[in-house]
Amino acid sequence: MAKNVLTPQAEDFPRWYQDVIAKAELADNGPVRGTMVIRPYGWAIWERMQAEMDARIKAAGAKNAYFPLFIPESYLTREAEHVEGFSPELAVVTHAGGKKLEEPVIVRPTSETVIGEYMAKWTQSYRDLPLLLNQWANVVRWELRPRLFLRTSEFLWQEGHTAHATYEDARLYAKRIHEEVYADFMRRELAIPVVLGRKTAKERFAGATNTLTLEGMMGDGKALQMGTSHELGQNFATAFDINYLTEDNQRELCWTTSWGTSTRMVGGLIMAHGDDDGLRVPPRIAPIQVLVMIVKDGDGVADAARRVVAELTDAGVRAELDARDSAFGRRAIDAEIKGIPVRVEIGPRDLEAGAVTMARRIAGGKSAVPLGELTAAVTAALTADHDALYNEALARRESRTVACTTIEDAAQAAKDGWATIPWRELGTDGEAKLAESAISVRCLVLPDGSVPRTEDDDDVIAVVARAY
RNA sequence: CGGGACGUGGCGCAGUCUGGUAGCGCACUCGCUUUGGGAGCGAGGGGUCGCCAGUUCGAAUCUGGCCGUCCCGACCA
Repeated sequence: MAKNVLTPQAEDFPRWYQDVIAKAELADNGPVRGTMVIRPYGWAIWERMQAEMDARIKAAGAKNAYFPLFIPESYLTREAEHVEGFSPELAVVTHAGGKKLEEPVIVRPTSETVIGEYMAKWTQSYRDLPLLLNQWANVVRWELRPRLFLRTSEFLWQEGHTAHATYEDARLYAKRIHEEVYADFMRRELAIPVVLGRKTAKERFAGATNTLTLEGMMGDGKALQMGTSHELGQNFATAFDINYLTEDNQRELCWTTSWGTSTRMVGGLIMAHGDDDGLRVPPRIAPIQVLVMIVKDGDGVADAARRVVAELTDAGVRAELDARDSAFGRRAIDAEIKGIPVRVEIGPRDLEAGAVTMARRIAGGKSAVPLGELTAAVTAALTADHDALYNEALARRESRTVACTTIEDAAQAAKDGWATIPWRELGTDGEAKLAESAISVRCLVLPDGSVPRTEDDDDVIAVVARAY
C-alpha cells in the first residue's frame, strides 16, 4: 500500500483531510479567500451526487427552476429573523456599470426571499398548491473560517422551496424530503449512516419554525450536518404575502418549507470513509467504479483490457481504461488515493491463465478471477463494498456514542465522539454550558430513533458533539 | 473576528538568529534503458524568497505595515 503519501489520520486529521483533497485531485483553493476550485475528479463525484439527488427530488414531486443570483437588499430585510441571521455573512454589490447603485444588491446567501416574491405571484388559488420548486445553484456566505468543501464562501447546492395550503401538508413535505430524499440518498448512495433529528431553537435556520437535520459522524468522531429541511411556518408567507383563495373563496396565507444539501457532502464523504491510504468512494456514487489497468503490455493485453472495459460498461458498471505508460506502482497508488473501489489488473501472466487480477480498495486484497466470471465478480464486489463501508461507519458511530445522564459526562464523552443525554436534563442552560467547550446539540431524537414533533416530551434525547 | 503557527520554483523543505545577491528532494522536459507496487542513468528548464515601505554600500535575512494559508475558538450548509 501507499507509504508516506498522506499524513496519517491519527497524527493530524485536518492535515490528512487537506492532503487527500490535494493528492486525490479533488479541489484547490481559489484566488479569493474562501473560494474553491473544484477539479475534474471532485466535480465528477459532485455530478454523481447531483444526479442521484435530482432523481429523488423529482420523484418527490418538485420541479427544477432557476432564480437570479442577485437579490434586492430590501427583500432580505422583510423577514426579521432571516435578515438578522444572514446579515453578517452577506456579500453586497454597491457598484455596477461604473456607478454606485441606487439600491445595493446582495449576492444570494439562500433564496427564500426572491423565491417567496415569485411564489406570491404564482399562488392565486388552492388549485395552485402545493407549489414544489427546487433549484441547483451557487450561493455566497462570507464565512470567517473557510475549509474546502465544508465551508467555502461560495458553494454549490440544491435548495428546495415549497408552498402549501395547510400546516400539516407543509410539515409532511419537509419530513418527506428529510426521509425519502436526503436520508435515503445518504444511506444508499453515500453509505453514511446519518442520524435524523430536529434542531434545538438555538441551532434552527434563521426564519424557520422547525429545522430537521441529518448528522453524520466523521472519522475523527466529530459530527457533520449533511442536510437540513425546514418548516418555515407562515413567516415568509407573511413577509412576501404568499396567499391563495380557498374553495369557499377565503384568502389564506400559505405555509412554506425550504431544504438544502450542498457540496459539503463531498467533504462528508471524504471524512466518513477515507483512510490512511486515501479516499474510499462508495461504489454507488463512484464516478469510476472499476479502473482497468494494463499492468504490462504484451501479446493482446491492450485488446483484452479494452474488451473488459466494454463488457463491464455494457453490464452498467462505470469502468475506465488506464493505459498510461508511467510505472505500475504509481498508477496503482493513484487509484488507491482516489478511492476507486475496484481495480482490474491485466498483464501477460493473467492472460496466459485466462484470468485477470481483481484488487479491492475497500475490502482489500487481490484475487485472480477467470475472464468469464469478471462481471459477476465485480458486481458482487461493488455491492459488498457499499455494505462494508456503511457497516464500518455505523460501527464507529455506535462504538463512539456514549449514553450519558449528566452534562459533565456528556462533555467528557464528546471530546472524541458523540454523547446522548436526556433533553430534560440538558435544556437550554445545559446547551449553553456545553457551548463553552465547543460542544453543540446536533439534534433531538426519540428513543426509537424517530424524530420528535416537539422538544417538550419527557423522552426526547439530545445528541451532542463537536461539529464541523 | 480573537489566539497561535507559517509564507523561499508546481509540491515539501533548508538557508533568516550572525545581512554579501538562492539551494536540496520530489515533480517537469528531452534521450536511452525500463514497466507484475511510487524505475535507472545522462542532459536540461523553471524562483525579483507573499506584498509595500524603511534601515543599509548591500536585504530571503533587520524594522514597520498590509495580504494570504493552516490550526484552535466565536459565526455558519
